[in-house]
This record gives sequence, structure tokens and C-alpha cells, in this order.
Amino acid sequence: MIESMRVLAEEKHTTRARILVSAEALFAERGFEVVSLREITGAAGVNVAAVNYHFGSKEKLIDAVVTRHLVPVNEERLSQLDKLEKQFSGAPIPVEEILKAFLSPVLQHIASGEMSEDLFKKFMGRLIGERGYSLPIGTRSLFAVMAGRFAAAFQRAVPQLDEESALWRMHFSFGVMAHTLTNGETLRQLSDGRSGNPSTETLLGNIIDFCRAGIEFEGREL
Amino acid sequence: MIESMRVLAEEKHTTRARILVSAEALFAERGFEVVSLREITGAAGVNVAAVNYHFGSKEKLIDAVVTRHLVPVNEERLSQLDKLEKQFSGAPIPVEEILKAFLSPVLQHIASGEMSEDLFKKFMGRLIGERGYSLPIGTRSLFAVMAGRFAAAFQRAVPQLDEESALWRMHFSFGVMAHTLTNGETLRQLSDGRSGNPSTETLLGNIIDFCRAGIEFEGREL
DNA sequence: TCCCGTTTTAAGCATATGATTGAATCGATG
DNA sequence: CATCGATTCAATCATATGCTTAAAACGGGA
Repeated sequence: MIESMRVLAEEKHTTRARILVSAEALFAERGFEVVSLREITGAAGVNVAAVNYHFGSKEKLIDAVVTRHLVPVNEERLSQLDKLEKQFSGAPIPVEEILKAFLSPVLQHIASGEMSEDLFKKFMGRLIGERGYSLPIGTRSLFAVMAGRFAAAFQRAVPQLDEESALWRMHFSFGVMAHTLTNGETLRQLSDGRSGNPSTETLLGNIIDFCRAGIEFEGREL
Repeated sequence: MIESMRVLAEEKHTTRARILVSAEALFAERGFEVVSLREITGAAGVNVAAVNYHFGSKEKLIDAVVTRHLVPVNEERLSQLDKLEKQFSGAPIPVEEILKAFLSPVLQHIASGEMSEDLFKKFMGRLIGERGYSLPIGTRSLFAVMAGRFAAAFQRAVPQLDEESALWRMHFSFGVMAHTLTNGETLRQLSDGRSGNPSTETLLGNIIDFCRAGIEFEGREL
């Protein structure tokens, strides 16, 4: 088990853990800023002061929640990319495989049962949509390493692209993921059944196909 | 001039107009929920009560701001799609042209000078990222018509796709736009110069290329 | 000039928020 | 059981929020 999983595996009945679980659910559902400490502690069945006792402040609680889920996902992303690089031993990794290495850890994290599928998708979406890329300090270096490694992998995979285009296309892909994870359910409701009810796996597969085409796209003659 | 432009063209020095201008800038920069009425009226140099006098409530002010910018953009989108449909007289419209019809009104609105380029991009991004698709009641039917017309156009453009896939790919494209518009500046900073400093036109061009490839993608043999 | 509807203003209301305090409670250790 | 650090608790603080009020200021028409 990865080191950072230790945090996830902590006792569930403690006050600290109850706060984390309630907080992340409310954050995912309604947003980080708008949820109050009293809502969180109310849902957790603990005293308001417990948040400041155990975490120091609301901001630090947010950081703890984000770190708790983002770190293992990013570690798993890096680990999957490592595997791919060994597997292809220097040769360019297919774009599809890179995208899978980036997205599937989200699925695995869902499967680990730490947060419900529905909630975790919204949570991951809000991470980007609401907090921009201003991540907790403790997660930044890991995130930077991860993003850099994936950017390099994408560049090797599509050598006809310059670095700038490769970076932007990677960011475009992140946009697809963030938006679809956060608003996927709303989109389905809006389309009134016409967009079906794809499983998370199917949806992620479609996202990967879409992004792969966008990234591999060779440019057109003018 | 389109009818809804009347609102945009109102006198700039009135209290009502000063509130709108200050509010939309703050909303774009920091989000709809977190900005307080006192920040808005402070920036506008008017009394706090003026918001409730002129708009009725903060929520109605948000609606007014959203409507004021979203309606002309959506009308222009429909108008451009109308032109395309006449031009192609029943034949499928190329995906690239549809995407342009959807995105370029954002550019035009920027060019109209109602809001600075930087702010308006963030504003459009937040519309989806922060408010989901819960638009002001007065804008919903126009939005629904617009979305339906574009979905139909996309379907005609990629007949090999079923309705469900076409809808999802359209939504994926919206995700690219929302994310890039809102976070584009942050992305540039994060990449430390490596993503260049593309003009808005160049960036939108890249977005269109990326989405076109993702939408037209034919599927792969299994 | 006076009038009267429109607009602006300062002050305040009720409520909510994040944070803090000091006392009470718990629980392991001696 | 007694002790003592860790934890929980009710109560409270200072501040911020959206909104309301009633009085004042404005401004065009009589």
C-alpha cells in the first residue's frame, strides 16, 4: 500500500475522521467556500470547535481533504506512467495509454470506496473548477512532477507537435475531464434522456477517445 | 442592433449601470457566491441599498449580469448558425464551422468592449463551472433552443455517430472551452512560459482544432 | 417656488460565519 | 483511585452578510 494511503486508512469513528468524511461529501456536493463549518460538524455529529482543534482552520481542513484524496490519485498516476515507460522502454507511449494512466486512478480511487462514485467525480471536478490550480502547498511538488512527466510523455507521443501545442492539448484534455466529471450528471438530466446513462467506465472511455483524437490530430493544410 | 443589446447600451453613469459593471468584474474575477454586495457597491461608489432598490436582491443582480451578457452571445450564436444553414442549404455543415459559430460570438462580445477580454473569458468560464447549467429563467428557453440547434447541427455533421455520442462530444467541447477560458491564464503561468502567450484568436483556433478532431473521430476497430 | 415621485443615503436588523475560550470529560498511566 | 495530558463541549466573540427602513436629497413639471 502506498504510504499516503495511511491517511485514508485511519480509523473511521474518530472525530477527526468523521469531520473529514462529512466535509468532503459537502464540499463535493456544494463547493468548498459555501459550505460552513457548522454544516460540516452538524453532519458529522461533532462540536463546531472540533474543526479548529483538529485542523486549525477551515482553510486547513480544505487542504487536508484535498490532500487526502489528491495525493494518492497523483501517486497512482505517476506509478502507472512509470509502468508504461518501463513497458515501452524509451519508445513513445501511445496517447491512449497516457490518457488512461491519467484518468484510471480516479476510477480506482472510486473503487477503493473512500468516497461514493458520484461524489468523487464532483469533487475532482471542483478541485479544478473552483480552486483553480491553487493546490495545498504539500501537494504542489507532487502535482508539478506529475504534470511535467505527463506533458513530456504526450510530447514524445506526438512528435509532430511543438512543446507549446502539446501543453495546450494536455490542458484541453484536463478541461474535458473536469467539466464532464463535475457536470456529467447535470448534462444527462438536461438532455432529457437523449444522452443515455453511460456507466462511469463508458464515459471515461468516451472522454479518452475524444481527447486522443484531439491530441493526435495532425493539423490541416492551409 | 439586436434587441437585447439595448440593455448593454444603457447609460454608463447611472447607479444601476455602475453596479452592473462593478459586479460583473468582481464576479468574473472571484466568483458569484463569494463576492459580497458591499464589495460591489464599494467598487461602484454607490450605497449598499442601491442593489436591492434597483435589482431586488443579490440573486436577481446575478441574473441581470448573466442575462446581460449571455443573451446577446447566444443570439449571435443562433444568428451565425442560421447563416451557415442558409449557406449550406440543408447539406451538413462542417464541424469546424459549427464550432466557430459557437465560439466566435464570445470574441465579438469581447470586441464590443463591454467587458475586458481577460474578464469576459473568466466570466464565461464561471457561468458553467460555478453555476452549473442553472441559468436565469429568462435565458433558459433561448439557451435550450440554441443548444438544441447546435446539437442537431453536430449530428448532421457527423452522421456516423448516434445521437448519444454526438451529444456527449458536444458537451466535451463545452468543457474544453469553459476550462480554457476560465483557467487559461493560470495555465500559462504554471507552465512557466513553455505554453507561450497565444492571442485569444490563436487560442480559440487551437480549441476549435482540438474539438473538431474529437468530434469527427470515427471510432476505432476493436 | 412648491410639489411629488424617484433616487440616494445612513443606520440598523436578523442572521450567519470562522474562530476562541475555559470549563468539563475522557482515558491511559502510575 | 488519583493524575494529567488529550479531547470535547457550551458559550461567546468579532465580524460579515443580505436585506430593510425611514429620512434626506434630488429633479422635473405646475
